[in-house]
Amino acid sequence: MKNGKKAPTIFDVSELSGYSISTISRVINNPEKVNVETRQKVNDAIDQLGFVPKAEARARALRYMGKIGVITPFFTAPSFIQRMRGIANSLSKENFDLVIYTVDSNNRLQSYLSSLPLTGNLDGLVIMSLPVNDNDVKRLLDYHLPTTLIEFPHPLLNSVEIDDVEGGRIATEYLIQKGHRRIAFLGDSDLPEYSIHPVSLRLKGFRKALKTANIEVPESFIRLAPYSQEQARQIAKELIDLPNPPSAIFAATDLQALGVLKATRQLGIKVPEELAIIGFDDLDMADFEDLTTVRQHLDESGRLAIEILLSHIADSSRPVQHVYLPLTVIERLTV
Amino acid sequence: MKNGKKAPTIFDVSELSGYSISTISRVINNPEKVNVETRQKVNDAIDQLGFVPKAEARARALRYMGKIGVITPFFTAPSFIQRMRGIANSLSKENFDLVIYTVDSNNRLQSYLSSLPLTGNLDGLVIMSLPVNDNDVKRLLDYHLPTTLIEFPHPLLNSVEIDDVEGGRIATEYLIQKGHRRIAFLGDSDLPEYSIHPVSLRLKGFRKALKTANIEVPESFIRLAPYSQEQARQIAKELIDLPNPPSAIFAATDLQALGVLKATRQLGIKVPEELAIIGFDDLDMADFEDLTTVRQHLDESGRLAIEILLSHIADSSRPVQHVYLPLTVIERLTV
DNA sequence: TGTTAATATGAAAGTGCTTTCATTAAAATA
DNA sequence: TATTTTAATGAAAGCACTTTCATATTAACA
Repeated sequence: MKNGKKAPTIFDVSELSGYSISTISRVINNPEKVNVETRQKVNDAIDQLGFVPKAEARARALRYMGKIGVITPFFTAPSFIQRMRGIANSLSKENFDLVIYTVDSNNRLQSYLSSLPLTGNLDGLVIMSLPVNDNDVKRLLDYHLPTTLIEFPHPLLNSVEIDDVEGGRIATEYLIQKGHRRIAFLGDSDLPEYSIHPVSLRLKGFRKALKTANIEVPESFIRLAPYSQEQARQIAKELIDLPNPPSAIFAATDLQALGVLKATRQLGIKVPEELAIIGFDDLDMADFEDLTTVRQHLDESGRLAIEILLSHIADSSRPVQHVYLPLTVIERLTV
Repeated sequence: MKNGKKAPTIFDVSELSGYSISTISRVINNPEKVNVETRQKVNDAIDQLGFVPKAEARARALRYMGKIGVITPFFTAPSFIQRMRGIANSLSKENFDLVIYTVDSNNRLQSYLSSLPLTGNLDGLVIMSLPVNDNDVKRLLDYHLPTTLIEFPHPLLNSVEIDDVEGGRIATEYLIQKGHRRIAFLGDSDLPEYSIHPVSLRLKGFRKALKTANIEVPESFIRLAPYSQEQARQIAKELIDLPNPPSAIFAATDLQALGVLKATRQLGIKVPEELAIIGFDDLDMADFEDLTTVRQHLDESGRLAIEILLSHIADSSRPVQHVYLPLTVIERLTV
């Protein structure tokens, strides 16, 4: 492609085009600020020389790369996507590019975590719904890569989280208050390799609320299944077929609640008269299907994570922040 | 960018250790050229500050990771997200990072298109659901940035597309074949600034199918509304309230079909007995709600786009490819 | 002891780019 | 026509380091 000569610099372009380097820089970064003809001539010179600005020099002058990385579990669950939307949203307003690293195994997470801080082409990092260990955290800290965690917190890093126990309690109390006594729990069983599973916390809240209200739960009412609508639908059928079935189901994720809802449609069961359903998350779909649920404001979690991250990039002396997002029951038509 | 306590620089180390930056630099790059004691003191200071020579770190960017950029309309429609999922999926298997550029206005698209080939440091680009003009294309070509388009094609660039007219026809014919004669059309009105709107093509297919079957459509049956579930719900109500309402609605996007479905639930109308509904896209949600629809395999479009892109990155002499994705009616419960 | 050769260090000049600020020319207003 | 705005440009000051060159010690030699 190139001949043996050195890579052309902005000065070469300046010389060839007859304009100052300032103008060349402008043509590249703020083309609208330079006269059309000038722009054309400069672009010609750029083309002629095959000039490509060096990323390193650029970063040095700018003092930032303009890139935020997001490590996310493989892009499959709707909740990740809604969080991502919040992230993409705020980022595009701030003129930062978004680099996405999808993780399908702990191995890959480790590999990202060990190389990302070193490569230095990120200004900040968001780690979404993925537990990090002390070593990872130390490395992030050592290399001064500002980081915000979503969902799985760590004392030394910023985080945006919710109180899952409280969430489980709220949902359950809502059902109790609506008069239900036979309440089943359906959660997902996709356990993280370390760290505590949010769903087990929601279950804890569930148990707590029932205990407070002096209600017994048969163990057959507590069910866990892989995170999918289809599996949830199966379990819901089993629950409904029980000799003495529940009058309400608290599904610890909306996706599963939607599975339950589908089961009721197929079985011709009236919701909420014959079976009440409350979910958790408040996905877009929850609104589509009028699902009563606990809102954890997923979009907002992404938005906040970026806000915190950017503030720490701007001023790294800021103390670590742990933000708790509020949880509210959104009353729709399934309870 | 505010200036708070930034990551330490060579100057901080210099100050803390009491040696000049030249010496610090030497300790890092040619340690044997500096006195052992000095070296020790400098290293202590480096440790104390957690100083990481940036350029050094960057140079040490172990594995070379390629970068693929994706320009996408603002992250909001579920269909974009499903496409993105296909992209992220295939990319995570390869040694490429995924950089996302969200576009909210034509201006921003233009600005990306003009700066990305130069400063983006990308190995390839996917432009999703966004029309590009000849100038943009020329630029991409000039700078030899391999590109694949999704949804809005251009003769000179690779593309993954569908035949929207055909899709409209298929959906409509399916309804006709099911015995419907009074069929309404509901499409979205978010027109692209240039290039043809896919929905108007689907409408064309709709009209064609009806003509072939010798069926008249009252103009009141053809409705356009902004792309949202809520708006679609409104329109559906109006359609249903018509003195002589349709027996079937073809919604040109699933999201809108879901809005129609919601309207029927609220109005207590039986689907498909009293009103049949067919959508277009086959979003995840379509399956959740048992919506009959035309599948355009969104995930696959993303996957394919990457496949084509990577093959062109590997071998730039390959001829431009235009891939058409097949369309099929997925029969579920709403027709 | 005087002179030369090492050795250790710092000042300052690059490096390739962005950005602020000042300057000039052209356009818009009074 | 005089005066204020606005647009288009260049000079020069950073940015975070590396490198060259000059200087000051100290060690080694005659």
